[in-house]
Amino acid sequence: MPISNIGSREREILTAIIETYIATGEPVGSRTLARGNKDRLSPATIRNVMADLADAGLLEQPHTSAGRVPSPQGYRYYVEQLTGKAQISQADQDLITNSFTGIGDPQEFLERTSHVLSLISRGVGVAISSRSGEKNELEHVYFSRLASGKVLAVVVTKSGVVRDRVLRMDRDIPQAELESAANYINANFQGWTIESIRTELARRLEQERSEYDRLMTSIEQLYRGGALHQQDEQNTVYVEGVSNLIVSEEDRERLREMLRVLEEKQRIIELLSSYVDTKQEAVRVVIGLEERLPEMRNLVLIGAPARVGEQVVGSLAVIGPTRMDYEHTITAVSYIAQLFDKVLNENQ
Amino acid sequence: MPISNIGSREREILTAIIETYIATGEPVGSRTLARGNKDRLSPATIRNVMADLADAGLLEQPHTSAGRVPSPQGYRYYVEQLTGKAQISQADQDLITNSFTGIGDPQEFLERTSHVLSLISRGVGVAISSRSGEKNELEHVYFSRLASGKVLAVVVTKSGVVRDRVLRMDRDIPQAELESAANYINANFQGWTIESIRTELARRLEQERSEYDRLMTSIEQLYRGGALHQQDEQNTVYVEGVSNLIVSEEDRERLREMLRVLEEKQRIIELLSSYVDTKQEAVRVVIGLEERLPEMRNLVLIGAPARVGEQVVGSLAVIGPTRMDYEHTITAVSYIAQLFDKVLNENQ
DNA sequence: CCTTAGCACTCCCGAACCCAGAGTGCTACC
DNA sequence: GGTAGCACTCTGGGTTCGGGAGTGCTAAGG
Repeated sequence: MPISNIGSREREILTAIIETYIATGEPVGSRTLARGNKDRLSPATIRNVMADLADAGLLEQPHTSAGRVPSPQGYRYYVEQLTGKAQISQADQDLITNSFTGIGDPQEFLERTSHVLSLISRGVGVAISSRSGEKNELEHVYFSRLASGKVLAVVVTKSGVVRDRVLRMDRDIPQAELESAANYINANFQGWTIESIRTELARRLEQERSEYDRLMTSIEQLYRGGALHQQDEQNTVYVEGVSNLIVSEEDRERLREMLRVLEEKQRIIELLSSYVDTKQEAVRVVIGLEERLPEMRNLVLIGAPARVGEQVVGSLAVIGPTRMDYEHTITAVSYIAQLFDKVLNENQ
Repeated sequence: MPISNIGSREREILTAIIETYIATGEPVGSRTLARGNKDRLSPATIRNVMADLADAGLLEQPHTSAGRVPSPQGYRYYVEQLTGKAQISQADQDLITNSFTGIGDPQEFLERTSHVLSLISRGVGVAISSRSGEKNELEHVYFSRLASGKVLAVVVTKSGVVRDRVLRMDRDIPQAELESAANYINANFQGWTIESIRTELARRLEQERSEYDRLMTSIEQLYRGGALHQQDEQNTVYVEGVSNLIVSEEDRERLREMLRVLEEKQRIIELLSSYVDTKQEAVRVVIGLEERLPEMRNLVLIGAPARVGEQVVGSLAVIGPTRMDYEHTITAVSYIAQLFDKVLNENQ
């Protein structure tokens, strides 16, 4: 039976089922639904509709003679159909603005984001600061000699993100040389993206070596040491609210699996960047994570890119149980994503 | 009955009980113990000894006619009595050295520490980089103007720890002034501890204002902005291996409590710094955490200070179930603590 | 005096069992 | 198409019961 035959009555019943299921956690049956229904439909009628919805794949039956439970499909339909209606509650708004006052630094903002999201939703708050070396424009670079053969490199981008890294060099470069190297880079490459600096630098190293010789060799050293590569690796992950996951009667083993996944920072990064579309601004709701990650059964991801102006500096998301308050969480995620841009842009 | 009457037979039985309890998780009875005991004591004899040990407070009985379970006291006695004997296993040693090769930066080292510890033990690996502004000696400080009224401050200490922070200023300080300010501080205070720089700077600001006027006002601004205060707050916490906690048949609510505690970074910091004695090098084993933190029932902390030379730069610890492999974990913690000093010192 | 054997007693835990409640599908009727 | 009724099914909670493991005590033996 095709999905097309979903009329307004069917839709109403579907949302009613999903909402009571989210509220109670029990499979919901026709009788229960018949009560508390304004249109006073009889259980039998509802049963018919439910049978249709089940055929359409929107509902599932744990076993014969149990109530119905929404399927991933059902959730998707539900979410689609409610998107955009709700407003963020005043309480949430207060909580959020309180948590973010006085922050001007994307790193810090993202760190708190994970915390705030975990508070607002009944899920895990996740935020990553993006690896987007492609987009970030250089503001400054510093080098400082720490010890023999060890150099501290600090890269600052236009959007205010700071990354530091200790490099180990083959030879010892004196502080004076480091400073000229930094000056050279700052003078020639300010405003360039990290990515283009790297290619251009590689080109110049080939070409101009004869000219500046000394300067160029130290720059080459630093370059090889990875001064500018760091953006690729150092994307930080902020996770908070894991305790929220201990709700359902999951068997222990699955819970462990899940936590383990959450601890593997790399997989979170993959998860977010594969699902959160950085090209468009909207909040993305992913239902049915288990299709790709079996450990993530019964979990949903609600995420959005974090951007400052045109630059995407990371992603933020909530990972929570399928039985979650979608409206609430979606509006919160969207609100924070917007706030992110607003706060960080006006302070630049 | 006083503890003093613990003879060698009693001790042997106690360790046997604790070890089988750690292995099985079941309360251990006299019969079970009588098997697998080389001295071939009869169950009855063992029962007598067990009764004594219970009177001494080293064992507990979940209920009449159940086996015995070690009490916190019992664990303490056990741990005391085994300290120092075991050697770290080759496998662990390999794992550890593999994980730490090529690291020269305390931050990074601590971050991996939490990971490695969670792998080795069946517990949560925790590491904090210490707030010890008192001990760290200044190597360099940088300031850079990011935007109007926003300044990036980077402080590097002798031990190679780098901290950055975005300061917000009342007035806009041009880059040139920032550089002279940094030069002033670097010239006058290199090698000082952060703490003493702060007091001295405050003194000079009072006294010498008339002289350098312009320079001093910008320094004052930076000072007030918190350029040097950051050490107090920015102690980072690395936690890993939470999934390991899902072992026992804890009721859900307690587990959540525990995870919540682990998420509150501040409390971990308090926990570690109150228990891990930074003054002495040894590994500290704390049994009975629940006495202060009820959520931490059935958990043990095994921690040690992380130091580079004389300077304490943080702490590392394992938080795990009381039923854990003590020898194994203690040796691992101790080994990593020593490695920490060794690796970072030789590379300075 | 310490150790051992025997014995009666206690308590937990899992298996079997049963029953009420909630739900379903189907058929017949309006 | 909507509704009412009915026979059937499945789950989940409560109860009962017996085996197993363990204890404490007493009495006998080295």
